Amino acid sequence: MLNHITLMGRLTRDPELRRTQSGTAVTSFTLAVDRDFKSQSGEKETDFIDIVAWRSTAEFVSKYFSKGRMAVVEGRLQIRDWTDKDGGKRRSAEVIADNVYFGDSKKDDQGSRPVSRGVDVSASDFAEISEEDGELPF
Amino acid sequence: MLNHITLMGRLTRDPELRRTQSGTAVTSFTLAVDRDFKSQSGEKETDFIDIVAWRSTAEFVSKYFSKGRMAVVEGRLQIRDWTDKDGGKRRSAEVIADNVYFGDSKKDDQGSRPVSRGVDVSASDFAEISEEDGELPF
Amino acid sequence: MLNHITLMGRLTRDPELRRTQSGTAVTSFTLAVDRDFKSQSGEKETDFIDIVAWRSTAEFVSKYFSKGRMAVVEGRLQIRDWTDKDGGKRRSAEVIADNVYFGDSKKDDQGSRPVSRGVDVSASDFAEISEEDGELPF
Amino acid sequence: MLNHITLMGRLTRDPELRRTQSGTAVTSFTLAVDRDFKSQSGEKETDFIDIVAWRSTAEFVSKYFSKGRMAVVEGRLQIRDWTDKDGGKRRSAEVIADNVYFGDSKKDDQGSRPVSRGVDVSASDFAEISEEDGELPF
DNA sequence: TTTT
DNA sequence: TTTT
Repeated sequence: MLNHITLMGRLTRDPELRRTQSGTAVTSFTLAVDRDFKSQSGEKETDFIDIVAWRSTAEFVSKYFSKGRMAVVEGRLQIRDWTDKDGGKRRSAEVIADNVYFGDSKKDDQGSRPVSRGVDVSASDFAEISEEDGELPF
Repeated sequence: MLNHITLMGRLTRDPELRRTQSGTAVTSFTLAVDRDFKSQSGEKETDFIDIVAWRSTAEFVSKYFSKGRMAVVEGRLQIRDWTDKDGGKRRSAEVIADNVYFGDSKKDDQGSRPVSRGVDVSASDFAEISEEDGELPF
Repeated sequence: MLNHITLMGRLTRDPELRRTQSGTAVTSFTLAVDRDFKSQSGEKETDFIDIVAWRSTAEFVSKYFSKGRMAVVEGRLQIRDWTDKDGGKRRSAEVIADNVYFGDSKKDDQGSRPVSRGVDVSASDFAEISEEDGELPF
Repeated sequence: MLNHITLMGRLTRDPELRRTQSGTAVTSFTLAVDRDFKSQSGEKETDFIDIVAWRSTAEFVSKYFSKGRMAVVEGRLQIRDWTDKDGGKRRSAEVIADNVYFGDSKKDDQGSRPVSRGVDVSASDFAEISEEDGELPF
């Protein structure tokens, strides 16, 4: 049945490429999607939406996207029930991504990508990157 | 930010119209949205997706939709964090409906609607209801 | 690039199944999509949107849809430039359908389908066709 | 009826803000939307899709978008029939934009915007404009 | 007709 | 938890 969602938002962390036992590529990440209105307290509200991508889409995302980048995601909403370690019933909502597009320009995060890829960085490097992030124009 | 979802599925129960303290109409229901593929065990898989509608959309849905009817819903996916009665952190995914359309034809549930509304109807009552239906502006 | 459209409307005629020289199935039809508002003159306004479907989608549509049926179409908008027989430059907009769903119920057009296929049918033929319909896998 | 399209592409020219006789703001522009596949000849294919925006969306677009910028557009597909100056029947497809989002980052077209606005600017003017941009609420 |  |  028809189930199609389009989202635009920023990745809250670097996506990690994993593989199933049979070797299928899969990655998951969270998109911070701002609501257009502010709450009564005047605060910006944001939905943190979990995304899962498989196969070539997973490889594309984990290769070219990193924390803070804006992404446009097309996919399908799935609801998954599971049991937590205390035996509690839990429910997750995930968007299974069919297509992921860049929502900003590459230059923005030049230099940040290698770091975000798990390279050993010192605190001072990190501070620099934070400042650079502060200059993002949105 | 862009956040748009379109779903098609059947209501799992009758929607109930409620009102906030300030009198705003609101209704919630669940849509059973079949996945297009079957699981390895050969079973059909279905996502049960919670929908919330406000104001005139809430009134429209609670008036004309009932359990089992097929609906097409356009809206926005929101994630809501809350605490359950045991103090556990919970997360809900809800689609806030902007528009809801019929996805099947009125005749389908002839007879079921009055019952689902809790009204005891006879065949003659039923004719009346049909006429009333004929006045829907679409 | 992202290009996704979802439409709901009625077929203005029966879709005809055709084949390319290489045998690929293709069908085209027009969807009458009402606008939600009326014009100043109070008339209903309708967009007549051309749809093209290929391969299994074409076969599905031409087999199960007919004039007057409500359909939900997911696809991609394409613009095609061509030259008319007088040498005039023309531009067409077509939605290339990825998925087509029923937007009403089968019973609605019982009896209309055989006629709309241009076949002269008697009541007994009609019963057969109804049985055939009963075998649809959804 | 359901009629929702989401597009991503580049503006082929600067949008011009116009006004109806009654003063309503309106702008139109064309989005170049690449298809994901290449034609048999190996050439990239692109759909040039006409967009119309009204009121505050028109003002937003004409203020902040210019030729070459990537945009994400949500809207509705409308078909308009009209007669050309030779009396020929013509048909246009237009997307009436509800929402328009940036699909790339501001820095990309720094320098092109002031020019594209037809304003004669010096380097110092440009600095001012940058500051003003910094106050955009997104 | 856009752009990387 | 829906339905054919």
